[in-house]
Amino acid sequence: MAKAPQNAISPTREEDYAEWYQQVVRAADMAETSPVRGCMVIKPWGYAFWENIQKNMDAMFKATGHSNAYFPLFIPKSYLEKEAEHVEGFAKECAVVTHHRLEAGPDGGLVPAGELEEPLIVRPTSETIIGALYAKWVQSYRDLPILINQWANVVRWELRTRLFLRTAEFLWQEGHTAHETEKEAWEETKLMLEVYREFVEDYLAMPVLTGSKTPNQRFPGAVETLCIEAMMQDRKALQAGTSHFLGQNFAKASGIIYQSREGKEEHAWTTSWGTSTRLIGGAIMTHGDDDGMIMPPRLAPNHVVILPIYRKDEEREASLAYAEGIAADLRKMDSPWGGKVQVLVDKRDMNAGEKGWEWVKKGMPVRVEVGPRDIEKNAVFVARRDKGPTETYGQGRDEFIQALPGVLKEMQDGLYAKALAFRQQHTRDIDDLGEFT
RNA sequence: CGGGGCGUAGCGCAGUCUGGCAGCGCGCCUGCUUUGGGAGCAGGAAGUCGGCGGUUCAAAUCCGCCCGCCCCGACCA
Repeated sequence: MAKAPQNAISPTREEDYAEWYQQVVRAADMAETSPVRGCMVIKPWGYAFWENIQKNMDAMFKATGHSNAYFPLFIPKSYLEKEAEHVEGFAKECAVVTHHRLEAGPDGGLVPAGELEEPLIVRPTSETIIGALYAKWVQSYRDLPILINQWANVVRWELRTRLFLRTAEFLWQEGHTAHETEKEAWEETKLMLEVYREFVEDYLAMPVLTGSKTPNQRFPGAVETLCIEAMMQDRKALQAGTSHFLGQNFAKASGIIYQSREGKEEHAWTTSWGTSTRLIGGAIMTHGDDDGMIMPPRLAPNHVVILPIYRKDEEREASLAYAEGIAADLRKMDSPWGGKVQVLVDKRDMNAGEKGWEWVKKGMPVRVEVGPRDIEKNAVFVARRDKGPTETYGQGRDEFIQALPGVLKEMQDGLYAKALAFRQQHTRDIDDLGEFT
């Protein structure tokens, strides 16, 4: 039997944090770089995680009165020019479309042709185009508020990219609301920050600090930017979500004007708020260890993987049947957060040790091995991803099934508590900026 | 965009200084044996050595230009 290395991931967090991060993304098979510079390919395991983020966050948006819509990928250049600070903030990182077809060139290649009268910008964010539409939609105070979110991709031509944390194209949601009064818009800004805080803490198990950005770090064009910040294991902060109070800046730039109850023309008050696939990077850097990813159970693509163990063909059938039986019973169990327990039976015919490590690296919350010895005892062999690799234990089959929802809950809470303890350990108060180093 | 590093098989690399048959490990394919902590044996496939040009009998190796990637910094969801 070959000797196993100490950790699945090399280097360790201690040795080289940036490289560790890249290795985890790769070992967990969540994403990889693409032929297009700065853009990533999100692979099924990473995308399934994102889908769960979307599904659950979207439910919170709906619960707070928002609806989804979709606006165009392209923004006319002139729209971006309407808000001075906004232009300055984004102009340097925009992809620009100047032509609308390709023609055969002299040396066999294709050359752009059909120059556009007005260049189109690939949206870096959608305030300006959505503002233009809201201007049409809003006539009266009765048309307000507008509470819309969109799930989309945006492009910011970043000079230095890292998978999930900062890519040239990324997936996100952007909420855009318009209100009758300043007070309402402010309440919306704070409400959505609270939604983000709740989601990131309760679902992703990442403790965050809320606050407002300095004028320098404020969203270009915003009056105020609120944010949630989480501490990563390199003790650096990661901005995990922002909620902007835009005042009347964009309403003025886009002409979002309504007739008030008093019959006067007024500019609307707007907000925007966003979170992105960066949340995935944050979860990796918050929970991951030197064996790879640790998925927060509440958003994990699956809660449990069952690995049938066998030597001979007869054993194979028995193990598979036993595994499927457990899976069927597990799927009847309620997950602690609504819905049922999500179970995967990994039937692939490969070395059991290697198969097990694959799931360790992917961060599957619970791993269960079932083989002839377990069948005999009507038992299972359990490994929790939040425990050390040797802290595995045997358990009666039915006992395991009944206990599982509680175990998932315990893991979720444990991940949060651990991250919070880490943050507290590495936090100290300072009284003036001079102490900040 | 500033500083540093690197481009050789899918991945990780040696070979470059000192020019002379394209190599190693992992992975992949086939077969058998295996499978409860990362498999073993045997056989096999796979490379315009980042690109273009130059020097030379001969270039992965020397020279010039270009392209790309990674890390640190600044900037950002």
